[in-house]
Amino acid sequence: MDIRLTENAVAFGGIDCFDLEKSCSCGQAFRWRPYAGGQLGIVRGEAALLMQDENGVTVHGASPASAGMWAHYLDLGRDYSAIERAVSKDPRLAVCFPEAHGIRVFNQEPFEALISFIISQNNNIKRISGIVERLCALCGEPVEFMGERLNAFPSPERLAAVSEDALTAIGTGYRAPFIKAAAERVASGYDLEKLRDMSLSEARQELLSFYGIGPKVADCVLLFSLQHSDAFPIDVWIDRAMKAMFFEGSKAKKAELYEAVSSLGEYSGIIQQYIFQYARKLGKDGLEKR
DNA sequence: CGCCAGGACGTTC
DNA sequence: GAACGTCATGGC
Repeated sequence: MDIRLTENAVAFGGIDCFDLEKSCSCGQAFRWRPYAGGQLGIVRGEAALLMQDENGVTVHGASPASAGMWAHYLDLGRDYSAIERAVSKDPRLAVCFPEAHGIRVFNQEPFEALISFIISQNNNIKRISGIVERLCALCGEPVEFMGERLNAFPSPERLAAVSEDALTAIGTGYRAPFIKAAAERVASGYDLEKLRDMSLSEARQELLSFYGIGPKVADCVLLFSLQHSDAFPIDVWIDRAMKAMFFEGSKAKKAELYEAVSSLGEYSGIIQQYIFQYARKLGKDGLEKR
């Protein structure tokens, strides 16, 4: 990978296996939106327009000082071609391509992932994005960028200060008390970063102690923000797809499913995202009769 | 209109 | 410990 710095942009070159549009829209992050042929969004309070061409990915709006932050967010330090190569060797998994080719698992800000995936439960991606956007408009720090008004994802303190009624009013439904409780806990000192260095099972156990966070959301937070690349969120799509891919559509027991998951190794979470993309593209019917 | 969604909680068996 | 019903909301 090479980096070219200018005053108001950071350009990353020499990256393979990166489909920007796909990575931004695959359901791992909810705040990117298509804009002028690229993706407009805001990470850790820094607004940016991401553009991809044959030379690589350029982060417009990024200062030289934030180059490292963006490289980390985009997970540019990981060798995805090695992962895709390994996945392609397993005929059960290889079906995920070409749909999943180029997906990178971003390293989101942990508090944003925590709240976003609480909102995600029993919900669809389109509506999740809308709710998260309204949440940011409600209490996130406003930022002017390219004539657009964006809002940073709210800090724990600002979100904790919002009433439960206000959270319900933006469409969070029955999840409002979960959001409130999580924001208050983090605002009053709970350090999400400590989960980064814990074992997967210890970190899971920690997150399960949050009111409204179960196994699926816990694994999403660990995979999408805390670099636990072997966390494996199982939602209805993954459940359907795993049964189709590993058990020929028959109903597998939970233990058998978990066994299949652990056989996928230390990057199982990334493979999970490939499977998720494949499953959504194929659809429910496509998975059942493939 | 009914079914579904990046599920978790409370209750009951 | 597994199997239910319930939860709020809008996309399709």
